[in-house]
Amino acid sequence: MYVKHMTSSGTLPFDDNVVAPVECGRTAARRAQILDAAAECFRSGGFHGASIASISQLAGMSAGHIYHYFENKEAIIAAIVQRDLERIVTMWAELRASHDIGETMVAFSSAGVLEAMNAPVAGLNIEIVAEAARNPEVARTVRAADCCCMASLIQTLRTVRQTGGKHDDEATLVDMAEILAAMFEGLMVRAIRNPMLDHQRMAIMMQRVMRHIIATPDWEAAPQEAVVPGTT
Amino acid sequence: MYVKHMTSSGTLPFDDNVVAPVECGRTAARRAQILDAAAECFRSGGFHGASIASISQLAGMSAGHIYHYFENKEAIIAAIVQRDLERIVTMWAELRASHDIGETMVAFSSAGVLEAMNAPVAGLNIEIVAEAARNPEVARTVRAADCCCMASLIQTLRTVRQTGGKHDDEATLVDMAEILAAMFEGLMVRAIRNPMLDHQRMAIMMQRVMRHIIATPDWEAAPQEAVVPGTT
DNA sequence: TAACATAGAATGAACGTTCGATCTAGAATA
DNA sequence: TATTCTAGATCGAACGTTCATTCTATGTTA
Repeated sequence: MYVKHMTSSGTLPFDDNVVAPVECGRTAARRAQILDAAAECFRSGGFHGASIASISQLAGMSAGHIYHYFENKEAIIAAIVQRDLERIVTMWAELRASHDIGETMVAFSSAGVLEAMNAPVAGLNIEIVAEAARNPEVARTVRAADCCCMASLIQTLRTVRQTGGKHDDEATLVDMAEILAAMFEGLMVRAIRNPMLDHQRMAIMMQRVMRHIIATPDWEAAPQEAVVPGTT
Repeated sequence: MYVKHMTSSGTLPFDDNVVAPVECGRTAARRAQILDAAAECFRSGGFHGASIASISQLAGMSAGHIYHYFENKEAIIAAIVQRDLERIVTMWAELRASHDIGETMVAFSSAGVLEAMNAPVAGLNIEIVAEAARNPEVARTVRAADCCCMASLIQTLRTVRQTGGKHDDEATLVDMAEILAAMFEGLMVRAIRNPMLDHQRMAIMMQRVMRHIIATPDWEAAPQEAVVPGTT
């Protein structure tokens, strides 16, 4: 018998047949223990390269016991993805709660870049994106989280720009957000492709781009007559 | 017996025990056939999710026969990576041979973005980066190619900037190149995370960023007093 | 005929998963 | 308090499957 998928809020919602609340805490801890081990294994071997045996070994329990907590390997992958994305969505919520959002965002972007360029973090994130490119269920989870984060970013940009007396239409704000997101996610890829890359310098670069986007008077005024080659 | 790793220039270099030149053509064609099938399988299942059986089926030959052309699965992965990266390096060489490098680069960037954001292309590229994050040999190949491309990009930027009468130190040129690379690679990730994203708009954005980098009078004059939070 | 191309069965290892047995700690009972 | 009961936690062996790889036999071509 396995534990049904539960909310990741940490504490289970009340249930009729709960016997001892302490059991819930233990179950959650065990699940977290498995997820920690799995994240490490996935990092070093990829989702399909990591075996249940290796995960169970790192988690300090038998292979069979894993199936008390997760239906199958797919469910572990899904849970890892979910947990990771929820962390980011939570961080966005915190950021939006701050006052002086503009400066907070600039400061956060630096810390975020340094965090994201850390090799293991970048590795797992890229692994998740790669899995999303082929696993529809993971894709759905990833896209839902992305939607959430991008909405936050767009809202933040709108606030900051309006505070600065600039007026942009919706599509422009989306463009700004996508550019920032691309730079941020691109830096993870760069960290893997070029390990010599100076992370601090890139963090400063990210801040500069962010300030530039916030400060540019009329974003759409830039040359529009770009050469777009036809697609085949 | 398997065919030793060979240069992917298409034609084999002369060798003492070459019997019939026509064999080389057939062998090369067979290898390409396997690589095409493998690329497709890797795209849909990942490097470790794709089986030799599925690759052989798509290539229209028996599983065992694959081992006439490749030592093992790892070698197929390596060859895929190599072929893909060589394509990019070749493209860079072509670009640098053009006159009016600046405008060519701006135009290329657009075409490049549209190509890179194409779902299967982005998927395979991300897969390669993910593999590089954990497979040291793939990492070496990826980094060598990256080095090559970045050197080209830096050289191109130097030429363009000097032509425009701007003078930058080496570190600044590296920064510019890394930002462009991050944006470019980030857009691949964005295409996966957000399939609703308008590729054409992003291509235009890419051009705008590129023009901005080319045209900015003094890149280092921008605010340097950025807030860099301490890392733990 | 000699050398190579190809298929397909065979092999052993590794995998995800299942399952019955054992352990443990707390509840119930005497 | 001492004993029994019980349900969940945990293990480790076993299963069937799939995998990468090897081997053998049979075409095919020059």
